[in-house]
Amino acid sequence: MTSKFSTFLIKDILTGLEAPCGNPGNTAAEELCALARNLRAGFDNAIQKRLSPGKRVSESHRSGTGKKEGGAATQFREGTAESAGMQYVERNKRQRNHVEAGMKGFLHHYHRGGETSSCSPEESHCAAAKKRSRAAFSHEQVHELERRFSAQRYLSGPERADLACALKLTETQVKIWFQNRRYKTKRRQLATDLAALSSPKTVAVKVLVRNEQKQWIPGSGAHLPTTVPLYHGYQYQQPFLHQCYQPYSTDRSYGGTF
DNA sequence: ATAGTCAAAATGCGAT
DNA sequence: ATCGCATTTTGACTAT
Repeated sequence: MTSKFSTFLIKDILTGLEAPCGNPGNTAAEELCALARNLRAGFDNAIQKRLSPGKRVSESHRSGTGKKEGGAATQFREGTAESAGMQYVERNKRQRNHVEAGMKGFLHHYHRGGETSSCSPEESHCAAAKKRSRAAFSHEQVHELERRFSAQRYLSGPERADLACALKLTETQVKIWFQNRRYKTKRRQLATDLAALSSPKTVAVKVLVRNEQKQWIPGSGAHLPTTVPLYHGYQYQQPFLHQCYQPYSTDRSYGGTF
């Protein structure tokens, strides 16, 4: 097996994976390519910053002020392999050292839905605070959310309400956190699978024999499904992937007219 | 002091 | 109403 990737940079790997996208009719491949493109877009931001500092794919507007005014807010950061940022893990660990256990309540400056508000309507500064604010959940809050997520990826309405109450968060915040967390898990799983898929491997190929005849001959151009099991982590979300990337079986007879 | 960087909270949108 | 997904925006932090 020869690799079509010029380097082992994730950027190159993802670029290479776009190559077979022009294969109409193969919906699974198209889906995979679309996912890869999306993932690559995310990678680009992270990677380009390393390759050519100061040049970003999509630079969002930044206020440039108001830093560190958040006080004791905590950000519980996880390992970030998904963004080619393993080198940042150590730094993130250092950042976590800033955790203040008894933080004076999480920051919740405003919430569009008005479920909760940290200030009364008569406070004039709230009216001026059109700018959206982002709460930084405490270590304890995130830890409990993570613990709950590891147990169940979806919450019912009452479960969400209970958890929100226990964590002193709004139901919307809990809901959004779970949504973001599921998406994050999916992206991470995709990155892992893509890395596995792109790594050169020696694969033992069984020759399929039926009625004393080979059903697949190397070099014949016949399609040989990949032996790499993709998306096992969230097959329930993408059933088509489960079908299309099921490990090839050679130890049983075929049901169709092969 | 501030520009750069990152993860993640929040938002928008289409689908169910 | 809630979901997945993509994107935007922000707070926290580092580097210069």
